[in-house]
Amino acid sequence: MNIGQASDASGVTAKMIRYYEEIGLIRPMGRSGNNYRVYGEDEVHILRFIKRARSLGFSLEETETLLKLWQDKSRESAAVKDVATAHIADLERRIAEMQGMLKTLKHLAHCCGGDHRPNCPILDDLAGSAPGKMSPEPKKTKQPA
Amino acid sequence: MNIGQASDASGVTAKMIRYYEEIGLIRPMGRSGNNYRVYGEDEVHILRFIKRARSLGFSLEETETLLKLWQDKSRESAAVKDVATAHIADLERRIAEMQGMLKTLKHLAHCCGGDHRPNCPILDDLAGSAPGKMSPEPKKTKQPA
DNA sequence: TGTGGGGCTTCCCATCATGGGAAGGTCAAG
DNA sequence: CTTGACCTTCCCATGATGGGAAGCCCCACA
Repeated sequence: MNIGQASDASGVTAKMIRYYEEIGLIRPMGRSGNNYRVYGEDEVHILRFIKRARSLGFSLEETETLLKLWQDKSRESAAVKDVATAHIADLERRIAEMQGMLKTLKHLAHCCGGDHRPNCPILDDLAGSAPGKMSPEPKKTKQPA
Repeated sequence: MNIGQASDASGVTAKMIRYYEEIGLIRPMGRSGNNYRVYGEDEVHILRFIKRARSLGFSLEETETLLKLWQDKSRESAAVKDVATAHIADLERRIAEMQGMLKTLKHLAHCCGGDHRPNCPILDDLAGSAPGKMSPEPKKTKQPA
């Protein structure tokens, strides 16, 4: 199987397959006489594993860990669960962050007329809010001339 | 005011202030005799605007649009609301996507013993799921020798 | 046997927003 | 004069992916 077939069979683009090989996520493939990479069912299975992990939001680094655990028949499922749990926490944090933005934006959009007049509470909010840091500690900054 | 002061006053790092100038988000600042950038209250206000827009998840491109609308006193609030509404939709889409991942992961984690045994439904899912594309159309691929 | 076209190779660049750090100029205080 | 904090520009890295060029390889068809 050439890289194109492996791509079709796994759903991972040829570009990405080569990249995964380059960064060491998958082993360098054997080459046929014409210098084409040669794939078998095992490799396609691995690529599908990667594809699925990515679709669940695991980073390539996490995916690598999971891949090694998958191939380690003597793994402890606790190790896998730890990776998943950490990722769950990360997803929850990011979702909460975005929901915070969403809530604010929806409120602002609700308050905005959205008409021909220039008056706009959205811009008022962007313009008038507090800076990132109000001044927790004056920060011994040197005043220039 | 030098860039450090502007940074402290706006919450935008000096690095980012220079970058924003480089990509044309903010105008090149005047320089003092020593070639240092010089900032006033107006610039700090603009930087705070950018900071706030970024904290609400607007891209720099969207932020640029909002900044221009802010400075255009004859804007129509509908234009602002359009940008916000599109961003809201984008946030909702991304949140939904992550919630989908979350739901699946929580289920898998729940089903995983997380103990010393190797048996793990999380890995089973990653290994056994369908590929990205099952075969909607066989895709006239040429079979190599 | 020649040609066309598709697949494969490598290599470089772009994205998006940000940070890190080096090398060197400037300035004020001690 | 030294020290140290500040500023300058320039280059590189991140994470995961796509785009595209230049150049082989090989098969099918005329």
